[in-house]
Formats: sequence, C-alpha cells, structure tokens
Amino acid sequence: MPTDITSTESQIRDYRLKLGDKIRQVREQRGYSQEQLADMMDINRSTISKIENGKFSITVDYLVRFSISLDYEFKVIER
Amino acid sequence: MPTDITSTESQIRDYRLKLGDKIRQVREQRGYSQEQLADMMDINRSTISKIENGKFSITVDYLVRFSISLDYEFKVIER
DNA sequence: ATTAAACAGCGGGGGCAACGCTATAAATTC
DNA sequence: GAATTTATAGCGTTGCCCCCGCTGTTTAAT
Repeated sequence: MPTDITSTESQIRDYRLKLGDKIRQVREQRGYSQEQLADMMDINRSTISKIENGKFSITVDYLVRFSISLDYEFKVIER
Repeated sequence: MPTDITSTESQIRDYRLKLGDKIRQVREQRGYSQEQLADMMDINRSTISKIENGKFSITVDYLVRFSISLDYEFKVIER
C-alpha cells in the first residue's frame, strides 16, 4: 500500500521551504551575502536566491556543497 | 576565496556512495524489496537500484520521500 | 534631494543531468 | 533450475541549474 500521496506531496513542499529558510538563516548567521557564498561554493548567485525561496528542489550534491561551505549539518527530515 | 574544489568534489562523490549504501541498509532493515519500496514511494524500481548504487545525485524531494517511507532521518553531511 | 553601491528577487533562454519507462541479463534464494 | 530480486542499458521527457539582465530596496556619502 502506497504512502498517502497528498500528505507526502505537502511534506515535500513544506520541507523545500523549510530548507530554504534554514539555508538563509545559517548563511546570515555566518555573515555571508548571497554573492559571497556563491563564490565560495562556485555556483550562481541567483541560484542561491531561488533555493532560499524554495523555487526548486536541489540535488543532494548541492546540499553537500552548502553543508561544507556553511559548516552545517542538514537533517532530512527533522523529527 | 572558494573552498578547495578537489576536496569538495571528492566529498560529494563519497557522500553519494555513502547515501546509496545507507538507503540500501535501512531498506533491508525494514524488510522491503526495491520493488516494494518503489511502490510505497510511487517511483520507478530501477531508479531505486540506480540510487543505491550511486549512479546519480537525487533531488532533496526524493530524499524526503525516502525519509518518509523508511522512517529514517538522513544527515548531510554526517559529522 | 540625488547619486552610488551593495544586496536580494525574479524572469527567461538554454544545456544537460535526473528520472520514468521498458527490456534484458545477472545475481541471489529457495 | 525455477522464482525472486537486483543491476544495468537505452531512450524520452522534465526540471535543475547556468547565465544574463533588469528591478526594487536599503544605506551612506555628498
């Protein structure tokens, strides 16, 4: 029996937004602008903006990059 | 100054493989075949095989699906 | 009040990798 | 050796992400 799809989809949406907020929060805590962090991670600045605003679902490769540059351990899903 | 790219890339590759192993480990621990899990997650069975063998980098959306169906909290990156 | 500079949001075209789908072979278990 | 499970390959589609550009907001200096 499949997990309830409606619930799953909303959890996915919720987590995407939560992750964006968390990235922004940690970035600001570290004192980085989007541009500074983008340079450190060697990715595009507008991409960071879109990620922080939950515009799309990033790959784990990129989440690892954030984790390294921000020195922060992300949890999927936080319980 | 950008983070050392060589190191970053190897960490990304390492994590991709570690994540695949972890997914397989938890799946077997739960007693699911790849097909059973694929049905639960409403994704393709061959995709699960490829992910467990680190053939590509999954999106966070999919990691959330795994987390829900396996009832397991993934950490990026584990410290 | 005006200007400049720093920062962030967002739209859109384009390339390519993620993922679906199907089939086949290989491995594992009985 | 049959049945089940898994690996892998090829091809098509979708969407992540790059890259460029413009806008809006804020702050500071003049």
